[in-house]
This record gives sequence, C-alpha cells and structure tokens, in this order.
Amino acid sequence: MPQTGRSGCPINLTLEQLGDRWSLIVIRDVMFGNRRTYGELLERSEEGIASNILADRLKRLTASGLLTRRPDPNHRQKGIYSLTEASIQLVPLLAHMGAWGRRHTRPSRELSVRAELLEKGGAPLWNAFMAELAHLHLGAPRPARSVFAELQAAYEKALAHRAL
Amino acid sequence: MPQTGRSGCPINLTLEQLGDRWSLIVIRDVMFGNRRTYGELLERSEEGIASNILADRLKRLTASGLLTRRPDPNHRQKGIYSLTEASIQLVPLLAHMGAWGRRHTRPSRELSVRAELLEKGGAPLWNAFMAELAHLHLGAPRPARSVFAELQAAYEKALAHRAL
DNA sequence: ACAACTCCTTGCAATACGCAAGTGGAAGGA
DNA sequence: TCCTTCCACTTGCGTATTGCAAGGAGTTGT
Repeated sequence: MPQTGRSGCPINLTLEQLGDRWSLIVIRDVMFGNRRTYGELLERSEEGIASNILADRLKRLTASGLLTRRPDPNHRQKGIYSLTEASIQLVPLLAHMGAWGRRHTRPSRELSVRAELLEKGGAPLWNAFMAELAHLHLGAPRPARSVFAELQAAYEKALAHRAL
Repeated sequence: MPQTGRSGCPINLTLEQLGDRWSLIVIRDVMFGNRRTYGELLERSEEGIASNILADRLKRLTASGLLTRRPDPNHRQKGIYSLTEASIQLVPLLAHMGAWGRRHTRPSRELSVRAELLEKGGAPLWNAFMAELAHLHLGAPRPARSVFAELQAAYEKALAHRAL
C-alpha cells in the first residue's frame, strides 16, 4: 500500500522525495565535493544556492533519512552532515544523470570530467565509490582504492588545463 | 562552456530540464504506459495531473526536445506525442529511480512489479527496451523481443492477483 | 568587553502549482 | 444543416514554493 500523497509508484515516490531543483544538488555537493557543513555548502556552491533554501533542504533531507547531522565537537554551533546508506545508494542515479546530461545538454568541460570518469568506470567504479563513501560518512573501514581522489585529481587537472 | 542559468555541471543541467515533480512522470507514462495523446495522459494518470500542468509540460518537453508532436491523421485536433532519442536514453535513469524507490520508500506492490523486472534485467533488458521504444516512437525496425509486453503482462498479473 | 564568525530566520516579491470552470474548434449524427 | 458531443487546451484565482536581501541570535577568539 502506498504511503504518501500521489501514488505508490516507486518512480513517483522517488520524485516526491528528490524531484525538485535543489535536493540532489545538495547531495551531489556532499557526495562529490565532500562539503560537510552548512557554511561549506553555502559558500562553495557552484550554483549559488540561497541560504534559506539550503537550510530548508538540509532539514528535509535529514527528516527523510538522506542525511544525518551530528554536532561538531570543536564548534558547538556547527553541524556536520553525513550521507546515509540511502543517499549513498543514489550514486548510480547521479552517475546516470551526469551521463545523460553530458550527452544531451551543453555542460562545461571541467565539470564534465568527473561525470565522464563515472560513466566509463561503470558499476565496478560506482561500487568502489560507494564503499569509500561508507567509510567517509558511516565509519566503515577504509577501502584500498580512493575513487574520490581519482575524481578530484581529474577535476583539478581539467581546471589547471583550462586556466592555461 | 555552460549554456543555461546556474552552472555547467551535467547533473545540474539535467536537473534544470527534468527536476520538477511532473516532467518525468509524463515521460514515464508515455514510455511505460504508451500514452500518446493529451487525453490519455490526463485521464489515465495514476497521480492525477492537472490539465494545465499537463499542457505546460507537454509544451516544455517538446520545446526541449524530449517529446515530439505530430497531428493525428484521423482526428485533426488530436496530437500524437512520441519519445525522442534523448528521452529514450532516460530508460536507465528511470530504472535506477524505480530501483531506489523500491528499496527506500514504501511503494505499492502492483506498481513495483515493473521496476523489479527492470532492475533484475539490468543493462541487457534496458537496451532491448530502448530498441523497442525506438520502434514504437521513431519508426525503427521491430525488435524480436517485446519488453513492453513482458512488463505489461507482469503488471496485469499483479493487478489480478491483488483483485482476488 | 568586543568584534568576527556561523547558522540560520524573516520580509517580500516573483514564480510555480492546483483546482474548477470555461472556450473554441472538430466529429458525428439526425 | 443544425445540434450535440468530444477534445485539447486556457483562464481565473487562491495557495505553496522559490529567490533575494537583510537581519538576528548563539559561539568563538582576542
């Protein structure tokens, strides 16, 4: 039996949670950019998210179990946001979104590099990345391979190349 | 170089086109439900889309190249909507959305059956389905296997089972 | 004590959404 | 021909969401 408003279709239910212009952007920044606090997410936002929208999305995403928030031991006011098992399993979805966007929109070269790597790596790469996210966010053991570092290095190389 | 408003990230650009609560629902109904006209999409909508929203989305999706509209030869007023190459390539994305929704929301059993088949079939099934959609919507040759019929049969079997 | 920092909140305007009713052209029948 | 029905949308209007700019409250560092 369905739980929410419109219908019990799994695609619809996914859209009801994530189908807006900002939720997946926030998750993307936590996931691929390793932004872990409100301030980082606000200041280093590529798309310039507004502060009230960010606050609202952080609330909603934590309420629906896609993020968790724990206090920063060094700074009583700060919260550190982490991905959950559910949001880590969005990796294949985001990879496909990146792949589709690369083909059917006009992305910038620098910002496409990570999407390209993720696409070419396929499921094995996604699984390695998910294992690493489980380490970074859920305290799982550190895997041998750091997909995060590979993606970041490729991105920075593209940035440097563009800057020349 | 980016083309649109917020950033050139391919994930963001995909969200700018599809990141609302209705666009993917419409595409899903055309794709999996084979609804080809305004009336079919309105009347047989599981989620009860409003007529003005549907009209707006059909306009926007055709404008951005995810649907095409041709007049119905038997009925001058009717338009027949078809998927394009770009929207057919959303099959893996929708399959992943269904898979994620099945795991992390509370979908109804009947409406999950297709998502389950798509998930278990994986990339080979998606490719067969995309070939069939190219036949149904773009006039490509008819493939040997009809994934559409398999999905529909499974759905109707689940419906009948529920009705007992 | 004071200033700077950090996480939000508030006010307000613009846009999007949702419902119900209506419009205008086309098909079909008497 | 004229009338009814159908069909694809549009319009009006109230509500919710979004976006921008400014402000406020708790926290840290000096």
